[in-house]
Amino acid sequence: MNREKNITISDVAEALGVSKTTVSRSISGKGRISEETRNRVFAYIQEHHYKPNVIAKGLAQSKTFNLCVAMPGDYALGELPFFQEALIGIQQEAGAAEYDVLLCVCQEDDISALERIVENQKVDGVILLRTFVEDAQAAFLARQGVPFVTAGTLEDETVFQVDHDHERACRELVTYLLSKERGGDLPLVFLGGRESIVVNRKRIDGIRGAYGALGIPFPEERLYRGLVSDGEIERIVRRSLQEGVGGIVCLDDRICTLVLRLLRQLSVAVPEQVMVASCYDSAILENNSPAVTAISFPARELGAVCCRQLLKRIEKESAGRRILLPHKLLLRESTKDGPA
Amino acid sequence: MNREKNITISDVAEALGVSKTTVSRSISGKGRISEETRNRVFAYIQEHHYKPNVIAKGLAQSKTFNLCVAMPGDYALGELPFFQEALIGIQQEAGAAEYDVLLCVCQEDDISALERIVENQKVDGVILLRTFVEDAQAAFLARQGVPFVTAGTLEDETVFQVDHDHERACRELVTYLLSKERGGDLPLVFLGGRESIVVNRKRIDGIRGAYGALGIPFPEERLYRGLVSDGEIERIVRRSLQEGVGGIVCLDDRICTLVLRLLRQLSVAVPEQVMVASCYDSAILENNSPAVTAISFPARELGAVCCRQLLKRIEKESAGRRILLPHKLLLRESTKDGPA
DNA sequence: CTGAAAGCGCTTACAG
DNA sequence: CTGAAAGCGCTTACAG
Repeated sequence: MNREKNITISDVAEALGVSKTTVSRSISGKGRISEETRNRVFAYIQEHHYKPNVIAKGLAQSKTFNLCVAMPGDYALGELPFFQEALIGIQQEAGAAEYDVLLCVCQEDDISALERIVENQKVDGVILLRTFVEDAQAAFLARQGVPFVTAGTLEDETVFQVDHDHERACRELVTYLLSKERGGDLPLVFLGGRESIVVNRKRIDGIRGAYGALGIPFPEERLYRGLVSDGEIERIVRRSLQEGVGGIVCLDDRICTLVLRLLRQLSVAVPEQVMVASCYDSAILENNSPAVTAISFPARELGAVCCRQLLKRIEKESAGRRILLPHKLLLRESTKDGPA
Repeated sequence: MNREKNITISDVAEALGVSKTTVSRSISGKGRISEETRNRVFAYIQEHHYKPNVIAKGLAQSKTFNLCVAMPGDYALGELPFFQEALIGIQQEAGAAEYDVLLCVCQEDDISALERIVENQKVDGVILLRTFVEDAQAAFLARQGVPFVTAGTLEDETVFQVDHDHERACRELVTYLLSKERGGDLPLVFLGGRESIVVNRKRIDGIRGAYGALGIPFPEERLYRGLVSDGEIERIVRRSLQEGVGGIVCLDDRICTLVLRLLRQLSVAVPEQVMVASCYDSAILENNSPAVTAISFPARELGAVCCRQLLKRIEKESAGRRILLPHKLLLRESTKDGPA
């Protein structure tokens, strides 16, 4: 029941009548050793379940075999499955490489948890799961010289980043909506969250791009950004409905959830009276009735790619500076053509 | 830009003309040292930003200052916010004690990630975020003699556990529903998920208890368990509606989400035609229209308490074997009295 | 109160 | 091909 003292490399060496050096080299595969010796070592450690102590190994090599992943800790729910999924993707990829994942919860204005972990020298690299326009996390890591990659864009060519092309995805979505009868005749309204989050800006860029490409002037007055309070969103939706909008485009799923609830309460039919679309596809939207048109950004894959990139950087292999992953536009009922 | 070699305890000792022993003791506070020496050390390490290498410290003390938290990795969405929240609670509590959190994704039938981490000796203890009737994780950890605590119940008095009283909570919920006009006259139907998950069993125990206390025979034929496929759930809901049930009690939020969608598609009014309640309160339910009656189990707090318990165990302090946290019954529109 | 030395469990030049 | 020894950056009996 008590944790039995683990068998060490010295035990193995002694039992086999060889030096620790030999055992170490047999296991790591570095340096020349005779087939025979190696086999003896392998046989012994198999049988006695010897497992090298990774921490000690790390200390000797000045490595930790740990990655840190920094994720936001706010109570926003809609977007959360994204981080959870990304986390799982990272963990699986890291585990396969015998690395482990240290969790770290960071706010835009409080990166103390990240600082602690890095200053304690507990990780070989960091993955940032959310990027900010002024990113204190990235600035800190650059200052410390810690390898890191971002799941998301950062306006800094020196940073290794992996992202979906949110700009393009939103352009596609809006272009599609504008092509619809109501999207063309009746105006669209856009509801976006915190502007300090890079992805929110990218989405807006994409929206603008759609109008630009079609040569339609962009209705600045119908772009709302920095929305945080439920009340604010409610007010805007009500007003927009009165003014007769053709569609509501939500830049994130928390906003979309609120909008859907509101429309239900107001007995506004989707898509008959107004279309609804969102820029991220959490299961909530798919399970909604009607299903909501959205853009799908596979989060596990994003996490896995980030992890691979970071590992390459740590191992000093070459890695791409910026990788864009494919997305998918999911056209569903909420933007079906109305009764015309 | 390059990660500067960190300053070590030897550097400090040398600079101050004292021994490493003295520096070490000044910092740890163990052993006697003169005020003056200590102050000199403190001043120096402040100024030069010396941070002890936690890994080396750990090696010397046979500790890692890491906790592992094992969470499920299946694609079930409804319950996910729970794990995410618990994780955040754990991380914050651990960080405050200078511990870090290693993530580990485990399935009921695949605990290889946990095995790797434990065998690599990378953690001082483990928190299990989901418990199974036959729990391979707990069995493994007990065998290895690794301290662990479960967020959830386990039928094993030797295990340290923290949980909400799901049984009692469900009893209260069902008692309430049975007290309603429709709950009393019209039958209730119960939809539950995988039976290998302990909490699902506890919930069923609670439901039975409610009937028992009221002296009403429990309608076994309306208790469905082990539901996994959407189609299955849909079939049961349709049939139940035809048979005329008064309320649908969902044992978890994934099921509840499906049920709500289905009812919407079938244009069945909640609560006018049928009541709906769920045994866990994710934001989805609160944002639903109508808001859904549910039981609230604060997950961050659960995580935090688990973490504190585990730290106590690791530090060999005494800790409670089993801690029950309070829940809250949230009565909302979805179970309001009908027009009667 | 302070220090020299051994030790935590590995790795890795350097010799042989 | 193999080993003795030093080292990774700490801690902690044991002496003084």
